[in-house]
This record gives sequence, C-alpha cells and structure tokens, in this order.
Amino acid sequence: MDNHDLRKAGLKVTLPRIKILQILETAEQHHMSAEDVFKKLLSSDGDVGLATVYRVLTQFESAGLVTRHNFEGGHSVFELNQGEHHDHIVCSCCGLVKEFYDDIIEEQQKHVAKKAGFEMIDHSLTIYGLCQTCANENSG
Amino acid sequence: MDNHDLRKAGLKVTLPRIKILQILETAEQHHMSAEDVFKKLLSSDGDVGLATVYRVLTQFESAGLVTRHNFEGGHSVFELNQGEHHDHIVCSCCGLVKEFYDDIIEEQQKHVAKKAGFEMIDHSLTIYGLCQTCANENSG
DNA sequence: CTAATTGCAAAAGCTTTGCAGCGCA
DNA sequence: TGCGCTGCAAAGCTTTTGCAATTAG
Repeated sequence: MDNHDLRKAGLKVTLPRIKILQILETAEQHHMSAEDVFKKLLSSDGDVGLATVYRVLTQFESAGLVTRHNFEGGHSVFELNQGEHHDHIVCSCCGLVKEFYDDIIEEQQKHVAKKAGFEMIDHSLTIYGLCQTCANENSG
Repeated sequence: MDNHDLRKAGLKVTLPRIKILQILETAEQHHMSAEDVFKKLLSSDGDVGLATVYRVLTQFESAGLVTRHNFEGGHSVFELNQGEHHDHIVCSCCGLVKEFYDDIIEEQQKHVAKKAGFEMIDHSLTIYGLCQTCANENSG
C-alpha cells in the first residue's frame, strides 16, 4: 500500500507523491529519469510540475524508497527500491537496462574495499554493452 | 612524448592541448574535472578558455587519451589513460579516489554479460566508502 | 488552523555551440 | 596559404530554489 510507505517515510500523502509512486511501480521499464516521470504524469492528468517531480524523487531517495543512478548521459535515473540489491547492465545502443546480482562480485568488492582501507558504504557497478537485438542489427 | 600522442590522434599540436596534457600527467590527483584543469591553467599562465578545456578533453576522450567518469555529484571527471584498466573506490566524505584492479571481478563481469546476452563493451565499477582518515574523524 | 506541499518561473550549475580572429602544418 | 583551433559570450540542459497559493492532518 503506497500511502503507508509514504507515511512511514514521514511524508504527507499528497496526490503528486501517490501518482509518482504508482508510475514508478507500474512502469514497464523501471529506470526512469525525472523527465520520463514528468511525461507520464502529463499524459495521465497534467497537473504536476517538473519541479515537484524532482523534489519528490529527491525526497523518496532520502527516504530510501528509490535509488538514484548516474549512468552515462548527464541525467539521473531513478528506480524504485524493491527486492534486493542488484547491479545494472545497460545497452549502449538502445538504452535497455537489465539487472543482475552476482554473489562472487559482491563478496569480492567487500574484499577490495577492506584491502584499500575503506569502509564500504555503497557501490555502483554498471556494465555497458550491446543487447542481443542491437548486436544483431549491427552485424546484419 | 606528448606531441607524438597528439599527432597520433590526428590533433594539431597546440599550446592549450600540450598544457592540458601536461596537467593531466603531472597532477597529483589524476582524476580532474574540467574546472580543476581550468584552474590549474589559470594559475600557470591564464590564456586558455574553459570552453577550450571542455573541447580538448572531449577530443582526448574520443582519441582514447583520457577516460571520462560520471561519479556521483553531477560533473564529469577525466583521467589520463595510462597503464591498464582499473576501477575506482571513492571516499564519500573527502572525495579521495583510489584505483584498484581485481581479476576475479573482471572475469566475473564477462561471465555476467554473456549470461545476460550482452556483448560487453565497457564497464564502470565504483565503490563508495569512507577512507581511513574520514572513518577515524567520524568515529573519534 | 498550521505547517508542509505545490506550481510557476526564475536561477543555478555544468557543458556545448556560434563566430570572428589566430596559429599550426 | 588554408583549415583547424581558440577565446569569448551566448545558449542549452538538467536540476534547484523563491514565493504565493493550496492542501493534508
């Protein structure tokens, strides 16, 4: 239940926040830029400002509801926090994002951080490549 | 020899390019933003525009002389391509950047990409954490 | 009722681009 | 000599902020 998540985060349950949460939940591609979310809002109703989208997404990030990623390309993308941690593999051609989780890599990172004398807080691993579709198009 | 690298990249050997290359080579912290490079230029002579710094760095990137990273924080940082590939561990507190290379992680990434049906082009692994200095300050 | 929230518009970064003049090859 | 390169200033993009009106609790 959305409203519960919002309240738990200390945020008032307002229409923009509910809508944005729903968009993030139901989006087929759940890595969205602020602009993406804004466009979806426009087509659904058209009463939420872009500034609000940014504010809400930032609040959601602080509340731990979403994660912000800085993939290549200058703008941030946001993703709903559901399920376990994972990393990303992004198609450089079409922008497709797939998620993956690899135990060996996770373990090895802790190891590396310790060896470097760091207390690991977080990490961001993104593999860039060509998805099958794009690879076929380019070769054929 | 700098000039040789430039010519090899099909770039004319001009003063701004030589200077920027030297700055990247001799910088103690060799992950620099365009602004960082620009400031160094100002203190050395003061005749290179910020726009030129961006242009030259972008050209260097295309030529494979430098790599552009999108760490957290909105702006790009550039790093001279010398020696082997490596990943980064960044201090969230003071911004210190350390490099590391881990064979197991490298291998495992190839594996993951293949399993996801991607042709791997590149990858970017950044661990965020607290360096020893910052960890001590925060605990003490 | 009160403080949080919103929309709009304006501003603030970082980065790119247009253009006239300068410099390398 | 010619084209590439440069500096400056202006524009472009994403993101943030100020403010008056609105709304949740």
